[in-house]
Amino acid sequence: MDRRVAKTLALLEQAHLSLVVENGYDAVTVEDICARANVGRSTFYAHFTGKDDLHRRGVEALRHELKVHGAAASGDGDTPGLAFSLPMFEHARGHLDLYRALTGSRAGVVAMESIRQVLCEAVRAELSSVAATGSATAPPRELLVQHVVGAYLGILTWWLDAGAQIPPREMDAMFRRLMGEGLPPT
Amino acid sequence: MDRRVAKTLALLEQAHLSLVVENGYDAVTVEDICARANVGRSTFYAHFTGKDDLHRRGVEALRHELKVHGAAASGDGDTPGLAFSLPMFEHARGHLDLYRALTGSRAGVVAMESIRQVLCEAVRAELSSVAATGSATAPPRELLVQHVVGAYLGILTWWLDAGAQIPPREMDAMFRRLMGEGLPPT
DNA sequence: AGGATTTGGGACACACTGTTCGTTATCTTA
DNA sequence: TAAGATAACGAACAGTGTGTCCCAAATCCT
Repeated sequence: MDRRVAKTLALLEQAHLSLVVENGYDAVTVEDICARANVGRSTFYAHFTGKDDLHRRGVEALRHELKVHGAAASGDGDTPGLAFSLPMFEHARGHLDLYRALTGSRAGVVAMESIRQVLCEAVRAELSSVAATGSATAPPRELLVQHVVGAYLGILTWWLDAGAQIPPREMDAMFRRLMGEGLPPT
Repeated sequence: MDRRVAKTLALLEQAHLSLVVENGYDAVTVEDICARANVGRSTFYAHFTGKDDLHRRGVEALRHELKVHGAAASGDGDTPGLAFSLPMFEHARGHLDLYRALTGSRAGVVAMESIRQVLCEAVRAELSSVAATGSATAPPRELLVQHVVGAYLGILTWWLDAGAQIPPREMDAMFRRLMGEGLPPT
């Protein structure tokens, strides 16, 4: 790839990210991004169709990273369908700044939905290979997927917002127990 | 309240809602809303500071409705902390059009986060009155709250996106079982 | 070194925002 | 029902951001 292009793209993505973190997605304009990146506005439009396009590509990169990161660790663990848990906790803690910046903002929602999709795919794949049989009263498998991922993202978001104080292993253990045994008895 | 004001507000909120459903939140402009509502743009700004303000008030109304709706039904049910489940399923099905329009769009995210907050408050209140004791390895109560609400919103969203075909009572039963006993054994 | 590509920056038309102001229509209340 | 208060209207305005175009200058690849 042309060095100029690579440099321009890197500068733009970097400027975009920092501005979103500072001011929130909606408040950031193309002009702002170009100003911070020291890139001409016409150059911006030579690479992206608009602000959304730039953001979408960032999310795609995150999505890809999650996928390769999760694929390597799938298969371990005892409870079926929950192999993603520990690696994800650790990955999130590793990128704590990024995750916390995304949590809450509108831009973050897009990213979180992307993460949700990746996790759903992972759980779906694990679950389909294990629980093929379903009795009459058993919930649809897709409901299980949404249940697991919903609960997981709930505690993950809370954990990150609180600063990820609890160690990932403990979070993983609690999540697995809740999923395997249900809510603790009163 | 002055009849003229009441009429104007009703028209604007109605126009806003229908336009958001049709085109998505971001694509709707103040001009669009005024055009459909047959209201002068200056009149709009006499009542709202902008598009976000109008939307925020709509969400507040929803939030209030959920609160009074849920408070009436809290207390029944066997599993602690899950009293909100059945009423919420039924309420959502009653407003299926609205919920489905919100699901996925950026505007919907704001509304869903509001719903999440209301549910969290409900679960928190129920749970605090029941499980006061915590052993050393027990998860923090707030983690339980996020776990429950996350899982619930996961299956609720899925259910609504699929057209709410399954009866609310069945959804409620499956959710309660998953929460009480954990994932079904393989 | 030279041809190809990218960048920068100005200019342009366009759309939406948020405000102001004078006129007209409508409501409340006495 | 009459009068004063209040709200709606519509037009105009400045400001901001968007997306596109062009051409000259800088930079790259071979």
